[in-house]
Amino acid sequence: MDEKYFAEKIEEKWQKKWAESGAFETEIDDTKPKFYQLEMLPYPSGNLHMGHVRNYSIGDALAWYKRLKGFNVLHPIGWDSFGQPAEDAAIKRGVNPRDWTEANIEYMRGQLQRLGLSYDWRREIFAHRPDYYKFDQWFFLKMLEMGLAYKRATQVNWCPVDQTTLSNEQASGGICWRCGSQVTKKDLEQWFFKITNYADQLLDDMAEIETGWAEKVLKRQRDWIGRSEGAFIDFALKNSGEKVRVFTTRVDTIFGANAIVLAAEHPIIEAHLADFSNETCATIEKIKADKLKVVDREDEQEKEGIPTSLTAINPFSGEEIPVWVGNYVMMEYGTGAVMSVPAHDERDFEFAKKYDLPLKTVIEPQRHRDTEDLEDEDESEIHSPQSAMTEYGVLINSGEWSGKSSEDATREMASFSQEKGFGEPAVTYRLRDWGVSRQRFWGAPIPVIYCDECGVVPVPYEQLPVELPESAPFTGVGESPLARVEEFINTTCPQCGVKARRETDTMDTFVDSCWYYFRYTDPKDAEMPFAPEVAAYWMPVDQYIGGDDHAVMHLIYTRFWTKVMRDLGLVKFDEPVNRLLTQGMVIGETFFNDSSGKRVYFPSSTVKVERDANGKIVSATDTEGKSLKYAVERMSKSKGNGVDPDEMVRIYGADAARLFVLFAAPAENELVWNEAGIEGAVRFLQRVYRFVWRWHAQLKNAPKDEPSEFSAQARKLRRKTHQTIKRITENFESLQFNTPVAALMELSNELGDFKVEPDEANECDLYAINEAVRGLVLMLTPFAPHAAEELFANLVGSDKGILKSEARFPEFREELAKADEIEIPIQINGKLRSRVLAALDTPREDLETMTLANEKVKEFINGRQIVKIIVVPNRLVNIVIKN
RNA sequence: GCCCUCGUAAUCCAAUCGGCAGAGAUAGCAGACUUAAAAUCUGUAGAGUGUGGGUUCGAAUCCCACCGGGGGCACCA
Repeated sequence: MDEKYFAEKIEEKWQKKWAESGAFETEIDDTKPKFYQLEMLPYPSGNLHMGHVRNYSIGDALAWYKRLKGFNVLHPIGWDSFGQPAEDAAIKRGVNPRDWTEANIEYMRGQLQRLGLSYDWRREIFAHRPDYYKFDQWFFLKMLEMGLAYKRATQVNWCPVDQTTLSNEQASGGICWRCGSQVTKKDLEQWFFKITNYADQLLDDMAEIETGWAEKVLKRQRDWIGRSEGAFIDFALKNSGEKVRVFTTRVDTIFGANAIVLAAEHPIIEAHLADFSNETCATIEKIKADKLKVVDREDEQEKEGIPTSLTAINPFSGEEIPVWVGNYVMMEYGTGAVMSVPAHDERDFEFAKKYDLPLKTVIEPQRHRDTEDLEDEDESEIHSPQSAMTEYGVLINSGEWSGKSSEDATREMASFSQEKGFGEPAVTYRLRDWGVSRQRFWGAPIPVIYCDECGVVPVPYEQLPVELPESAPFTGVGESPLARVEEFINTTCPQCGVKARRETDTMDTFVDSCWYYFRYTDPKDAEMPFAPEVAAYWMPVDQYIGGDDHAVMHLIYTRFWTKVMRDLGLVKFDEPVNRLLTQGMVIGETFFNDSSGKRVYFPSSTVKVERDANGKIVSATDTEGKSLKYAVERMSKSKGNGVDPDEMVRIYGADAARLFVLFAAPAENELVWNEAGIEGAVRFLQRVYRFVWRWHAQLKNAPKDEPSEFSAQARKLRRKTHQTIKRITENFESLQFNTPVAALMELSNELGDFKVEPDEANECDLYAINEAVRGLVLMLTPFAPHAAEELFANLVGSDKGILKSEARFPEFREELAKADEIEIPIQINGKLRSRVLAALDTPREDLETMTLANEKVKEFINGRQIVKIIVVPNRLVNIVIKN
C-alpha cells in the first residue's frame, strides 16, 4: 500500500484485475436471487458526455450494492449504433458509416472502461451488426404474420431542392438543414406497426408497474395514448343516402349543434367537390395547402372555414344544420368530422364567433335554488356569453332529455343512438400506429421484396439477415441511398423466382432499442433473438435507469414490443421493467451571441466571466471584449459547455468523478455542473485512504470475536457505524445516492474524532475501529470501487478482490444503532423553552412528569393554567398554557 | 392557454408519520504547521424555508391564491 492515494495507479490496477478475474461476468445461478440492472445504452456519437457518466454511475452503484447484498447481478452494456449521425458524417465528410461507428464504439468503450464500470463485457451488443439486426428483421416478419405490420401512404417532410426526406429535426423551423429551402410534405408509402391494437393494454397494464415508475412518466404515457370515451353519431345528409359520422365526448350537448364541421380531406368533401362553389373549393384547397406547410407550433393557427352546400340532419332533434369545412378538424383523429356546439366547446365557440354562427345554450350549471342574486349575471350570459360553458351541468332546450344531468345524458344518449341505429358508444385514442419506414441507409433493411407477380413478399427466415451493402452513394439527396445500390435492390422473388426488387427503406432505430435488453440475456444466439428459458431467468428488468426524455417514445415502444413477444410466446409477462429511475439532465453555463438571429456559442474557456459575490454571472465577454449573453443549458459539445469525462478522470480519478456526480444532487434533479465541488470528493477519498494507511497494520490484529465490554468512545463509534449502515441500506432501497455519500463522510469524520493512536489502541478499540473501517470501505464500494478494492485488500491482506472474497454489505444491528439517551425538546405554546435528557423509549407519563419537574418549565408556567400536554415519545413535549 | 413539478444559508443539498430548520459538501473567515505557498489539521460564522392566507398544540412538510425556475401538452372533438 502506498502512503498516498494515487487514483490513476489504483484504478489501472483494479480495472486490470477485474478483467482478468471476470469479476462482473454472470451466468444463471439458481442458488442466488437474480437482479437485472439496466441502463439505457448509448448512441456511439464519438464521445461520452457527463449525462452518460451520471446515468452509468448510478447504475453501477446499484449493481455493486446488489452484488454485495448477495444477488446474482446482470449488468450489461451495448451500443445503439444505427442512426442518422453516422449517415450525416458520411454525407459531410465522406467517411463510411460503418467505419465511423466502429471507431466511435472503440473509443467510447475505452472511456467506459476507464470509468471502471462493472459491466459483463461479454454480453456487449451492437445494433448495427448483422447478427443483431437480423432479429429486427425477424421480428418484422413475425409482425407481418401477426397482422401487426402493414403499409399505407403517409406524409413525410420533403425538401424539394435536395429531393430527400427529412426527419423532424432536419426540418426544424420548416427549413431544410442542408440547403435552407422551404420544407414541404410529400405522400410516401410507409410501413407501420399496429401499436394501437395494444392501446388499452398499454394503459391497463400500468397498474402492474405503478409502484416502480415515476408518476410523471406514466402520466405522459397516458396523455400520449390519450384514451377518450364518447360516442359516434351519424348525421344523415339531406337529399342523399349518405351519412356523416362524428365522434363526440359530449353527446349531451347535441341539441346545441349548429353545424357539422369536416376536415378538408374528408371523403364526403372529396365526393362532392363538384357540387361546391368556386369559393368553397378554393378555401378547401387553401386549408389543405396550409397543412402541408411545416409550421413552428408556437403560435396557434387561426380558425378558418367555409360552408359547403350540404345540409345534415341532427338525429336527435331532426334539426337541419349546415355542413362546413374547417381547418381545425383533423382527419387523423376520430372520424375527421365534428359536430359544432359553440355554446359548450371553446374551439367551436371561437369558430362560431368568427363566422357569426348561431349559438344555442343547452347545458346550464347545476345551481342551488336559493341563488336569486345571480339572476342578472345569468341573463347577460345568455344574450352574449364571453366564452363557452364547457362544464357538466343540467340539460335544457334538449327536448325530452331536458332536466337530465350531463353524466346521465351522455351515457343514455349514446345507448339510445345505438338502439335507434344511428350511433354507438365509442372510444378513440390519440395514439397513432408507429411508422417505422425511414428513407435512410444506416438502419436495418426492411425484409420484404416487391414482385410484379406476387406483390409484397416477405423475405424467408432462412435468408435473414438482409444485409446492408458495404456502402451506398451518400449524396444526401434523392431517395433512400439503398435505392441506388443495384446489387442490393435486384433480387428474385422467393415465391415465383422472377426478377424482383427489395424494399429500400430501413427501420426506425427505436426498433433496435425495443428488445436489446432481452438480447443481453442471450447475446450469441444465432437462431433466435434470445432463448425464452434464458430470458425467463433474468427478465423482467429489476431496475432501469435513463433520461426522462425517453418517457414516451422508447418506453412505450418497448412496452408494446414486450406484449407482442408475449403474444408470440417468447416471454410470459406483460411488462418488461419493474422499476424505472429517470435521472435529471446535466446542464452547464453557455455563452453566446445571438445578434445574427441564431445563437453562436463560445466555449467557456474562451469567455471572460465576471461574477458577483454569490457566484452569479454579472457579465461575459469574448476575447475581443464583445459582451455575450449567457444561459444554463443541457451540456453538449456544440454549445461549448461540455465537460470531457476523460479529462475529469485524468485530473481527479474515476472514483472521485463518480462519487461527486452522485453526491452533487439527487438523481432525479437537474445537475448544474460546477467543477468546484469535485475537490471535496477527492479530499474525502484521501481522508479515508490516509486513515486506512495509518491503521491497517494494527487492524490486522483486531479481535475476530466481539469483546463483551466497550469504552464509551468505542460504543459511540459502533453506534455511528450501525446507524450509517442502516441509513445507507435504506437510501439504496429508495434510490437515493447523494445522502449515503454524506453518511459515509459522517462516519469517516467520526473515525477521525476517535482519539486513540494505533499503537495505543486496546482490543475493544481495535474491534470497533475495524468494524467501522471495514463497513466504511464496503459501503464506499458502490461509489468508488477502485479505491474501495485497494483499501479492502490492505485491510484483509489479500488482492483477491471484494467479490471473489465473497465480502458482503454490512448488516446493521438495531440494538447497536440505538442511542441510550436522547435529548427531548420541550415546547411551551409551540416555542422551544427547554430540553430534558431521557432514556430512549421513555413512556409518555414519565416524560410528562420529567417535563413538569423541569426548573425552566416551572418558571414559564408560573401558576398559569395548563390546557393540554402533548407528548410524542422520543420526539418532544409541548405544553399548552393559558396566558 | 392547460397540466405536472421544484423554490431551505453565498452555492449544491439534508431534515422519517406534521414534532429542536442542518447531516454532508463547496466557497468564506480565524488559527496551527511552513522561510513562503499549496496540501493537511483545528476552530468558526451564516437561512427561519419564494410571497400572502388557512388548518393545527405545532407547518419546510398539508390546503388555497400569487410570484419565479424547469418540463410536458397544445386545435384530440
